[in-house]
Amino acid sequence: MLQVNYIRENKNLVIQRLSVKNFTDLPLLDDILSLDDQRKTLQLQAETLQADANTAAKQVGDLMKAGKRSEAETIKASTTSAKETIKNLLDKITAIEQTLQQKLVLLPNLPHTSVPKGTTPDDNEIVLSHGNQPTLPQNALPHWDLATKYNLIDFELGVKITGAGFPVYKGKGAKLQRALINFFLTEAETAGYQELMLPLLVNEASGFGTGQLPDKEGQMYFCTQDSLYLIPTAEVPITNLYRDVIVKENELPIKNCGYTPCFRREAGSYGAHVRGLNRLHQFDKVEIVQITQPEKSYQLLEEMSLHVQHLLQKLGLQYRVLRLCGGDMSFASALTYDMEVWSAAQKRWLEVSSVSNFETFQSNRLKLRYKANEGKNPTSAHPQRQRPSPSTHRSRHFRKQPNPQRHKHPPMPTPLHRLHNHFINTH
RNA sequence: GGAGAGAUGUCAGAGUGGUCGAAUGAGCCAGCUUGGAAAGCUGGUGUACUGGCAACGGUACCGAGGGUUCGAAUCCCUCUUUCUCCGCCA
Repeated sequence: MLQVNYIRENKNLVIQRLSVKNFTDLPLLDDILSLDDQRKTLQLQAETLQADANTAAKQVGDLMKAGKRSEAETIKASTTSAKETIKNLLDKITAIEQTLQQKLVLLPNLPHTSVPKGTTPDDNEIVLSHGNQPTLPQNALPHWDLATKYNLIDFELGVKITGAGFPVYKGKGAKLQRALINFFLTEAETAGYQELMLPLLVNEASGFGTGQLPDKEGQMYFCTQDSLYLIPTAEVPITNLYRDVIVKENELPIKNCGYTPCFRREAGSYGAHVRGLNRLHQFDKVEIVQITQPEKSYQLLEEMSLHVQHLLQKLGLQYRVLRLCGGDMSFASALTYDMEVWSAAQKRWLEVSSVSNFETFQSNRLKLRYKANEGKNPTSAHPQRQRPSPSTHRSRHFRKQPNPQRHKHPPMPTPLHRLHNHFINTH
C-alpha cells in the first residue's frame, strides 16, 4: 500500500512509475488525494468540537464540585447538541476513510527504476544465464511419465482421495521431496535464517495483512466453520508475524525461513501447462524472508538472488535469471527476479524461484515499522546512519521532534522493507 | 463444551465516573559525579492522525468493538484471548 502523503508530495513521479506497470487510472489518484483532503477538513472540525466538549465537561466537573449546580446544568445542555454534530462528523470520516482505503489498495507498488516497461513475459529482461542446456536422448520422458514409470508420484491416487492437483508422493518420490525441503532449509539456516514452523491456516486479518484479501479470496481454500483460510504461501503467516509491530533497529535484518505446504484453488487454470507437477492445488515450498531498512534492501535483494543461484548450482541445474517487466511482476513488488530452469522434456523455461523487494508496500499495510537505536552511537553526527532513504520516505520524519530541547533526533518508527523469495521445489 | 478469574505503557504493577496519557518501581537514554566504572543524584523515555514557518498546540488510544453519561481505564453489552477447575477426546 502506498502512503497518501507520498502520493501527494510525489504525484508526477508516482504517475510516471505506475505507467511502467501499465497502470493508467489517473482519476483514481485524484480521488485519493481529494478524499484525504475531505478527511482532514472533517477531522479538524470534529476535533475542534471535541476539544470544546472536553473543556466543557471539565467545567461541569469543577462547577459540580463547587456546588454551582445550575451553571453546570446550563453547560450540560449546550454540549448535548455538539455531541450529535461530532458523532455525525465521525461517521462521515469513517466512511471516507473506508472509501480511501478501498481505493488506496487498488494502487500497485511503484516499480524500481531498473524495471523494464512491458506487458508480457516476453518483455522480461534476461539478467544472466548459467550452464548449458542439457541434451536428452530421443526416448527421454517428461516428469509425469517418469514419476509413473518409477512409482515416484501417483496422480490418480491423489484424485481418488482428494481431487486433481493433489499428488501422492511414494517411496523415492516422497524421499526426494523431503530431501529437497531439508536441503533448502539447511542452506537457509547456514545463510542465517531462523527456521519457523507455521500454522497452515490463517484468519481473515492475516489475509488482509498480506493483501490476499479481498482480491484473491477466490484463490484460497476457506474453512467456513471457523472462518480460516488455508495458506497459499508461507509468506502469509511469516509476514503477518510482524503485523502491527515496531521492531528495534538493532534487530534488523530479520531473517526468517520456513517450509510449508501451500494451497491454491487455481481457479481458471487448464491445459497442458497444468500437467504433472506444473500447477498443483497443494505443493511444497520453502520461503525465505528478510525485513530490513530501506537503504539496505536492494543490496540484500542481490544477496538473496545469489543465495538462490547458489542452491541451483549445488543442485547442478542450468538456469537463467530474469528481471520481470512492469506488466509481469506482481502487484506488491517493486523489483522481482525470477529464476527459471530449462525443462528439456517440456521444452520450456519453468519458474522455480522468485525473489522480490516489496519496499515499504507491505509494511505500510501491515503497520510494520522500526525504531532507530537511540543513543547507541551518540558521537555520530549524521543521523542518516540508519535513516530511510529520501526517495521512499518523507522528510517530515525529520521535522517531527517532540522533544526539541535535545539536539538528537528522536527515534521515529519507519516502514520496513520486506523481501521474500520462494522455491517451488517440486520440479 | 461448562464454570470462574484476568487482559493497563518496554516490563512489573496501582488506579473512589471528573484533577488519568495514566501513580509507583524496574529497565532504557542523557547529564552530573569518577582516572574509569558501579552506586548515587537530576532530567528524559509510547503510538497514530492533525493545526502551525516555528514555538507550541489539538484529537484518539488502558485486549477489540458497541453502549450509558456533560464526562469512562473505571459502569453495561458483545467478541477475542490468557489462566484455573470440570467434562470430552486423538
